[in-house]
Amino acid sequence: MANVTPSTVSRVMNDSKLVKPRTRQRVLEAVQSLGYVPSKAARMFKYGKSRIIGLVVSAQHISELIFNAGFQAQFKALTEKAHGVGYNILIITSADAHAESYFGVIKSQAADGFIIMSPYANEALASMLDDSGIPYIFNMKYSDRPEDVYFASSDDFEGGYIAAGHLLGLNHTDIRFIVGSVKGRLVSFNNERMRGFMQALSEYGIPFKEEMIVRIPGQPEESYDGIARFFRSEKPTALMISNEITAAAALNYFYDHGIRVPRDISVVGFGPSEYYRGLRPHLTHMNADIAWSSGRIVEMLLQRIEGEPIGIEPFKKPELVIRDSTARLE
Amino acid sequence: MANVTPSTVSRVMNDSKLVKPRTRQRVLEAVQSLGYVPSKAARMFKYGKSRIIGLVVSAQHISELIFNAGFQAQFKALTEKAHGVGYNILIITSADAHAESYFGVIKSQAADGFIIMSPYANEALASMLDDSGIPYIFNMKYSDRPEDVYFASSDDFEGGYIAAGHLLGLNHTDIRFIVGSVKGRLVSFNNERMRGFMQALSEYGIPFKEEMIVRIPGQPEESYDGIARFFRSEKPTALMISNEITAAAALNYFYDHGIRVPRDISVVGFGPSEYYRGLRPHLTHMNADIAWSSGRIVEMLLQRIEGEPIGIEPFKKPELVIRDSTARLE
DNA sequence: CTGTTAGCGCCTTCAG
DNA sequence: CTGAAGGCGCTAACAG
Repeated sequence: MANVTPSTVSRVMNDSKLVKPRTRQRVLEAVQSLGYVPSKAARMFKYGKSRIIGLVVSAQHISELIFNAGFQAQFKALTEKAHGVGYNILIITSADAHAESYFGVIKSQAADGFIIMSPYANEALASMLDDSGIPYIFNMKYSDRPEDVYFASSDDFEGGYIAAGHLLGLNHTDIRFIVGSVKGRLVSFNNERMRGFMQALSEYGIPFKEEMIVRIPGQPEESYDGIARFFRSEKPTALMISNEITAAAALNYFYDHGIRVPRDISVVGFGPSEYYRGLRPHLTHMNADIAWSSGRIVEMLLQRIEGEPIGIEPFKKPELVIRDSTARLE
Repeated sequence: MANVTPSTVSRVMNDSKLVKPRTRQRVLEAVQSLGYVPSKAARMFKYGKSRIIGLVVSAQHISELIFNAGFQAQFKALTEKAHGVGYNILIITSADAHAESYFGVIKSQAADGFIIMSPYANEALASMLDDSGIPYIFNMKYSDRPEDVYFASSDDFEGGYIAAGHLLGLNHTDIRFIVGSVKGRLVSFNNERMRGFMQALSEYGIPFKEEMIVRIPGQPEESYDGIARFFRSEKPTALMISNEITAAAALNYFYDHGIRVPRDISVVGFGPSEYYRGLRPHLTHMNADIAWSSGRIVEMLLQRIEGEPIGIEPFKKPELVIRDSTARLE
């Protein structure tokens, strides 16, 4: 229609200077009137890159991820950051959380890099991806090797340590740490928080006992019942609750049974302040800076994709936000 | 490595019968040991289809969408349904909610069909997509033309009508309908709910007044203040609250100011029951069946992509779930 | 400045 | 049963 060859059209579409203004004009008019848009698929094929970031979640854990209070903030931060630099996000699920399963879906996708939302550390997967030269970033510490720094998260050891220290400083000793678990297995950040918790206990000279760790499912449907079951037989003076949903469920249980917070029990939550602002009473909590970690994740991943050196700064120390749910034990 | 041509490998990868078992074996071994995976990009290019569904949101409205309580359930339902049939979901944002802006990003993507999360009706966009033969489904009624049935949502007119009828039946007449708005414009479902509200009023012989409609932002950061500002000067006996975040903010305001629900004020919410289960007091609400509509959206879209005839059933009537937040006005 | 050519990886003919 | 050839849409390199 513009009486030019595809090459010239290509040049126009790619803003090459090597086109006479008059020709460019003709081409643009034709493009306009035909509604022509270059085929994304052909471009991907030709360039070998898609400007797509794969967000990998295991199907087994997707509920856990999505119904986590931080998910919305995380999703927003990830997409906005990625879209800001011209990348789109593709949601990918693997059947389960094993390295092979992740690796299989990852290899078969046309994405330039992957964000792996894994519930557990997964050194094996990292090795496989390294071997294949596929850029990736995890949402948390995924390995114990010091050279494995391709993740960004809040420092969960510190979180557990600071939260426990806060309660211990208020004279609480009968503290329970409520954690979610998937098939009886602790997700990594709970392991870290637990280590921090134990560290604080030992500094205060309180012996750690197994029963201080209470496993209650973090899903909306099950949390409340789990809390109710626990309180049928136990009466601690303070709780640390690792999961926002469970924290909300606990508050609901207290509301329903006339248990006053913090007068009857002190509670510390973990997670984004934005979430806790919406609960009553307003919970004292360890704020995880989701916007920071999500932004960092995309940033690092893009650096890996572009082959640039990446800045190493995987952890951010969480902040204790004191609100209305913790009180000194007299 | 297997001493065969690419053609044969292709046949093996595609389970063609035209390969001698021994050859197939050799090829599979080579595939295994090389970790060969066919290029997704090349396949997309060749077939002209990507098995990707684009989820289109305007950048302006992404917060609103994500921080809506139904989003998590919706996201889960959409991804699980899509993944279940071998499609992945690509998150796409358009700069704004204008037809041209949506159309631009849609045309430039390598997706087989699009789910359009629009805050407003958008007949113009639908026409453009129809002209280009691009399959799409909206997340809500997007047009007044009876032939435009490419959407699935809860019936918001009924929602407003039933909710208002419930309060009117409890003798409330000083009812306010709190709706979110984006730049002063009502999102479509609020328009529908408002129409239902007015219909119920008129059946009860209560004159509608402009001030019954109260616009308060639905964002977490702004809702609480909006509620506080409203209650400085007003004292209705009942509220309908169109946005879950605002409903939670109102409950928090009541908690903070000693206002008892439902003794001092009755409240009806809108949105998924899963969400309201987590609030105290437990709100009476119109349940929107997110799982149904999300499932339906993907189903219809796939039917359009495959060129099958689509079942027409765009609306689901919402259900009044009576809990602890509404009481008879004596 | 513009046209011609070739090739990205895959799959589907068509030949043998 | 397997190989050879061609083309999907695009762009970079080369020629003019």
